[in-house]
Amino acid sequence: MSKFQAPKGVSEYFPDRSRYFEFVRETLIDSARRSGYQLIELPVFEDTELFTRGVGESTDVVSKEMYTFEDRGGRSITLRPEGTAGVMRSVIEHNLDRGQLPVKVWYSGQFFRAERPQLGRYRQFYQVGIEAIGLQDPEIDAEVIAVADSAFKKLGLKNYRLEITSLGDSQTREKYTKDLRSYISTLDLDEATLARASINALRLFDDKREEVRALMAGAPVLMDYLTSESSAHFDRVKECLKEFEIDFQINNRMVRGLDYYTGTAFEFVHQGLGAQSGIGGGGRYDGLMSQLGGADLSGIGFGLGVDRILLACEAEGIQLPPNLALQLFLVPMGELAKLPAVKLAQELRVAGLSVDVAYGNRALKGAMKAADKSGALFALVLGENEIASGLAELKNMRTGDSTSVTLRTLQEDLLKLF
RNA sequence: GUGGUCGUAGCUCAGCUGGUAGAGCAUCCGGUUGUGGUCCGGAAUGUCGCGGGUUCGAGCCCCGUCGAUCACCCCA
Repeated sequence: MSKFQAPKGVSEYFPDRSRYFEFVRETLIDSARRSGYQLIELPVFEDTELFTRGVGESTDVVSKEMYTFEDRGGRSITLRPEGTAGVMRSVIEHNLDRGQLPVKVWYSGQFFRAERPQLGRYRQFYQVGIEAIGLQDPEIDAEVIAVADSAFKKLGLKNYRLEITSLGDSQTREKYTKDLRSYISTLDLDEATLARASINALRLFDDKREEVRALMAGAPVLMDYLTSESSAHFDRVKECLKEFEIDFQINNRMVRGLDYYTGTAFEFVHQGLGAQSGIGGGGRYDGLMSQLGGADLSGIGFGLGVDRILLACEAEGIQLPPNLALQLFLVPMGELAKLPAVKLAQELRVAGLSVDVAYGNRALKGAMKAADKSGALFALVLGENEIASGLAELKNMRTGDSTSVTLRTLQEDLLKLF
């Protein structure tokens, strides 16, 4: 065993599981592309203040989970704990919002939070996210939710549910929070719980203890405080989701970890992931952009946890589509065939085919086994006989049939097949 | 960050009240002068996470440490 180990709490993906990871990530991204979102590629570290101002000082993410360090120029730098603040920064910095609205972008990559690791909760985790900026229409809220939902359906996930709510505008929230706090102050709660409530009163709704849940049953409900505009917006979102045939559940006690959410908020929860059940979440943010020094534009987006979605797929026993990456596996027989084989492989690759070669001096049986393992669709043995005659057997690895081909026309023949 | 459980071959795990390691799968070779997936035979593989302690003797007991995992917390 090596003396080096991966740092605590990171997930790594290597063959063969990396193929599964890739499949999940690409499916998510594909769904975003299909709805007109374009890639925005951003740094994994930012000025610390971007997160303290954007995400909110009172959140756990900012107050105790950030990887913050000083760079050589004495700047305070933080590894991104979430994606939206960075996107806003870039949009403002490069005036992307000066053109046609909305700005629709997707991103993917690693995020960092210094938490105690658990299955599905990592210090470095992978997210795919989208943001649609500069549009108030409730239809775009539904679109964002639908991008995530259709990706999950494409993956074949079944045991998940979508929860939605509306958090209202900032004034509504203020008034509601005040009432909620005064309600909580009438309850008989221990000190730790009260401390939790003082940071974010909504969190008590999430408490795992039955007693606390029972006490909170009588608490005021945010939904009752919504202005008529907020209600109408939310109704329209729900209407759209129904039209899209996306099932959802209203959760008027949803707790979001980031301060900037207003209006529509949603969460995808998977059954069977233990305590870390959230596979994605997002919502609308009205004040974020102006707070970061940009125009007063609203936006909506989500972040999906690729690590957790992968776990969810595995939990549901979802099979990976067969590996179609390799089209041909070449098996040279004997020393004399080696150079012609690698030359042929290289020519075919340049022509656009995907080809691997059985290297090493393995017995034919071993080489064929390697061909099988590679997942290649075809195998071709190239020995002295083939080189002399210019004829070879092209074996279909799926069916086991082989057809006679001339080496001279192999390239065309293969290109015709794919 | 707090508490519990766990850490043995590449993987999944067995290993009795302490007597110096085993299975299945995977790998490699062969049964079939040059054709994989099944079957059969054979081979190779371990600082028993790491460091210390107790003991004649530690995979097993004790302490520390690293990691995973579960719950809390939090969330993707």
